[in-house]
Amino acid sequence: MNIYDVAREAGVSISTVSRVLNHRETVSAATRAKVEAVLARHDYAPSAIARGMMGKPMRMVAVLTVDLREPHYARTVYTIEREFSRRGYEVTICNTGDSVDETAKYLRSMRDKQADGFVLVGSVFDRLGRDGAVEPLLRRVPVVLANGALPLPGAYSVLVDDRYGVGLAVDHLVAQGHRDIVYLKVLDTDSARAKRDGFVQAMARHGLPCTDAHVLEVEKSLDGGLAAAKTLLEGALPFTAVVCGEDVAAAGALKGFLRAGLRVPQDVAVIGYNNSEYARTCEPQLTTVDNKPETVGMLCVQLLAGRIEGTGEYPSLTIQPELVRGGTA
Amino acid sequence: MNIYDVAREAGVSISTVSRVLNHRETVSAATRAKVEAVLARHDYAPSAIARGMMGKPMRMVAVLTVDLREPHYARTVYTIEREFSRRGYEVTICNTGDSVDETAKYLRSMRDKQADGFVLVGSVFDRLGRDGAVEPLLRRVPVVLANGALPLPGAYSVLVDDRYGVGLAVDHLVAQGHRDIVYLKVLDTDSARAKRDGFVQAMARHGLPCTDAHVLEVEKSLDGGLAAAKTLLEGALPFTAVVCGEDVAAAGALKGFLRAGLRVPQDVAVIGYNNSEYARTCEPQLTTVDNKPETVGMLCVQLLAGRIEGTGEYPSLTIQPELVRGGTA
DNA sequence: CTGTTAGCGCTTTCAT
DNA sequence: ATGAAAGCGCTAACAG
Repeated sequence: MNIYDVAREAGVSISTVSRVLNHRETVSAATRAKVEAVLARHDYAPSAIARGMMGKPMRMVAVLTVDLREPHYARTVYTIEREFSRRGYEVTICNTGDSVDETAKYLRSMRDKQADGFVLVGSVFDRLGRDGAVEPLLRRVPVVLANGALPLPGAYSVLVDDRYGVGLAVDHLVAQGHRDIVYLKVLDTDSARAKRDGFVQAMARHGLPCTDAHVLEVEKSLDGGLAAAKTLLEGALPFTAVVCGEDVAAAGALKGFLRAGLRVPQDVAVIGYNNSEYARTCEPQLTTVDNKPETVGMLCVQLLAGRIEGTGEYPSLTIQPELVRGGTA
Repeated sequence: MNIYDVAREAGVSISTVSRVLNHRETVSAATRAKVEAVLARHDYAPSAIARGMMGKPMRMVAVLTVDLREPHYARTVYTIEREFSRRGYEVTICNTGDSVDETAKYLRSMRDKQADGFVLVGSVFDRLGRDGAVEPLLRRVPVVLANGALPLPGAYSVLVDDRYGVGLAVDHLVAQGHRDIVYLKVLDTDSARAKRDGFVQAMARHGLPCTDAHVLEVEKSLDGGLAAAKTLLEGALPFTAVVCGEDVAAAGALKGFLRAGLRVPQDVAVIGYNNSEYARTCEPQLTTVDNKPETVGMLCVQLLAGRIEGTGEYPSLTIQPELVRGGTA
């Protein structure tokens, strides 16, 4: 069933049907009623593809992420989808995997399908800016990055001040009398480095010892944290508290300390990052930093919708995380 | 830059360009080289939209899910995306939310965009069959459901034998000498009911007491499990073990027992379901049932790709879950 | 082997 | 207020 069929059945021309479809006011009430009756009878929906061929905006955005299984990304993406959907956009979510090529593939295909904008979720996308093949794809379409930045004219960002976030964790520990604090660094994205810097700076601010040995690189997993706990317990470095860049690894470290018979937080305090369900699953519940993926998602939508619709011209934004007290620090 | 521009620049007709683009063999090597040079020079990519207008298969599938934040769905969807992507398909993921209308909206839009097939992840989609508006959308496109079923001719399923899975949990507990076992039922999907039935049947098989009081309905959250533990501890029903339909709630129950000073598994055993990261986060690690979302995802892809490409004609499949021993039972 | 031409289903001037 | 006709960028007969 296409626009010609509708026109024939309603006894009008296709232009008239098109006018009705697009809510143009230049159609007589009688004609409009006739056409709408046919439309309804057949539950007709115009072909999005044919519309796309006319270069019309599709009221569609694409959200790209590296790994949907990561709960923090999932929460961000979910919020973005719900909010754009509420605003009448269609949202397609792409899982790009870790490769720039695949990301480019998805970006290109979405651009070809006339996506009105992109949201890139995760600081892993930062490196896209360095890739010559990707840049032209992003030039003509508005782009917003959640927790990342891209040195391109049309690319805006919603950032979380992770440096500040880890600072909060250190401040809290210091307020409780801790002096020997260790940081577990997870991954090596911009965000991970910002967190590490936040740790180093906070320690300096408090005049506390912070050598290279105070920062451990750990894998992003329970086992990564578990291994870190083991390393620390066997090592010579004195410590009474651990801050970790990701809840999962913090949960692993907590596990390691508990298994070694330490009491948490009395013998050692632990603070995670993300305020995830992992943090709440731990017993005692993990003290953690809330970096508010839902807020980030909402702001991404506001920014991107504003640019697409040509309304509000927001700049990039940075939000402040908050400490959430559990029972581990 | 379109096919006409390329044709002009290469000094050939658009058909020739189209032939090169589609790897037809009926082009002389010289012409082909000329055209490919132009293609490469401009990094030309044909418009997917225009191709779509010709009704060509787009080598695109859509994966729908109700809530991406649910880790079990996320794992399934992730696997499906990676595998289809590896096979050269483009995958668009849709988060439909809980409403049939929105699901219909996404299905329609994907059908309009010539999606070659659908994967519906989650037993929540079962009710789509009952909706007259959705059925026609699913009729002409191959559909595979992960962990769900639809009474439609073209709709195939990959199911997990959840009844059997919960049976495994009960068998394990009975082997350890437990007789008073309680089941925590989460949600009310087909899958949730199958699990509950599996519990009731296993209890009957072992000749153990199983009244209505032995099945508690709990919310799908840590707090749901926590509340259930409280109810059980305050109630009169004797119990030495708890089986729960979802790891999250099982983790909550475990938390509740530990906080009440019970030793797990000595005083009370706990078994969850999903073999999720939640289960591993618990200390002791939760004994749980692995329902293998990655396997389910892979099989979905095999089924759907088989139907789309007209190769293998697989029937619906059911896989068997496995018990994964942690430290709680 | 290559070019010409007729659509695909829609929107959009331009007439009437 | 309505209709006729020209595309949008591509593929697929059909000719040569």
